[in-house]
Amino acid sequence: MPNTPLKAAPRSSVKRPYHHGNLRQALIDTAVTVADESGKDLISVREVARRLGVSSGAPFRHFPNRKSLMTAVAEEATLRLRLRVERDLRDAPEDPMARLKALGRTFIEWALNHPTQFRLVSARSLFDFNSSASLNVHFDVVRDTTLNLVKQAQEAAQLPPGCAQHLALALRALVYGLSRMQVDGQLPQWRVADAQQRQSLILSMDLILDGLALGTQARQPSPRIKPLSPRQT
Amino acid sequence: MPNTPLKAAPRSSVKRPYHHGNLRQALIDTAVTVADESGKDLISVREVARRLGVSSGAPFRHFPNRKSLMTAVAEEATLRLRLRVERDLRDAPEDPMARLKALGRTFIEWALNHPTQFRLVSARSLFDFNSSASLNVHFDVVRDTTLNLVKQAQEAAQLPPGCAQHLALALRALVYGLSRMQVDGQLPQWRVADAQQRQSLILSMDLILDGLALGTQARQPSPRIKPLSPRQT
DNA sequence: ACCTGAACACCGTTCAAGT
DNA sequence: ACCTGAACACCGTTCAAGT
Repeated sequence: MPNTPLKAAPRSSVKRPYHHGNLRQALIDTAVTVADESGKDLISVREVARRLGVSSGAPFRHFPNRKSLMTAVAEEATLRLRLRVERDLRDAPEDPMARLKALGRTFIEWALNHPTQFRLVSARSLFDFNSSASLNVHFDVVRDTTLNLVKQAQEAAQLPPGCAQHLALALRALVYGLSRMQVDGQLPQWRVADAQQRQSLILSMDLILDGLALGTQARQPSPRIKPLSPRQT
Repeated sequence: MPNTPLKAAPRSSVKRPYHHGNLRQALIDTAVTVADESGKDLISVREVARRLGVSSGAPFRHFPNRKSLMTAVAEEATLRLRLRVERDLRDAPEDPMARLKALGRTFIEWALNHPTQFRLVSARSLFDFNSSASLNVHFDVVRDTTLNLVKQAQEAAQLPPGCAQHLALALRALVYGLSRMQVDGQLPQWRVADAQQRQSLILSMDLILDGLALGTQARQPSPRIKPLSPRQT
């Protein structure tokens, strides 16, 4: 089918001033909105401009190129994920394993609720990871949280011993892989009914974590467990 | 920076006939080649046509649209992965757990060696999964192989009990996630040195599988293990 | 029966010109 | 200081015309 021409921006009844005022932030916000409402693969700069009623060249006064705008969007997305993780972990039990599960659940839920943001932050070719300090901070917070929980779980004999870095990477890969498989539309081929995709993903994750916990508990009944700090805030 | 114009096809010295002869297959082969040599996100129909020295419209005599050509490429890619899996499993030991590890390794290696093919077959939006019977067969063979190995490992008390489907999904998500994280360029943020990315991924996978094995062995020392067939050829 | 090449609507990006 | 709008090189797709 031929491309259907997109209608020009509504340009509402109120006459838009020549200068937008806060176009930079508006571009980021609109890009996030566009990402969230349509499950499309990627965000087009022209569409964002069109929605804001500005010309196709306007965004390039504020961002040198598409990648740069995407970096700002990725910054926003990474912040939002971080905030969700922090919030959900506040309400989670103190047991490291339970917290790891909660973290995984939060990640999966966020990915499924914001597939285009999720895809963007996952693809390093779409934005410039290193150019944003805050983006790095948000990412590091989530990664370090994972890593610390893994270490705590290992100390509490709830996860097998071994390099915590690699174990954390594996667990992240597990929840990332599960999320991505559903976002990419692979789950039907794994006989997962559309209705309970979310539950199936979480069930699969729990299966692994519970399986890992089994082994350590069996080998280490309780003696050489390090003294747990009663409650670390 | 402005787009640098691509030079027209070389059109070699030998005069190309008006009719190509076997353009359909040539398009698929060239698309695979393009995918393999450049690590780009997606394959452009125009570039494939350009390489073959045919006009931009020519491909659409053989494929109704881009998606349809991509389906043929995905078919080829899925076949190749299947063949690798089958070959590598022939040389693998008969122990289910060892075979599962070998399968994971094959998957990861293939993904890293053919990132664009890997990305293509992973994204259901880029091709039409259901329109190709052979594609479905190839995919099912790999999935069923995984599933059967999981069941065998569970029977041999090398994997924890629980729904084999979900466990197989989780293990696939693990190797898919690991592969995808490196293909998407995420590994640097997980402090994995460029040099040993492959080994780190495999190490991470093994950490999980070994961890899962620990739990079951502890609970089921050895008695009810089924008699192993001495050597199945 | 198959291929060309111009056309169209997209896209990112640039830049002289406008406010 | 910020935005427009035409321009350019891409892209997928169509289609009359050529062989």
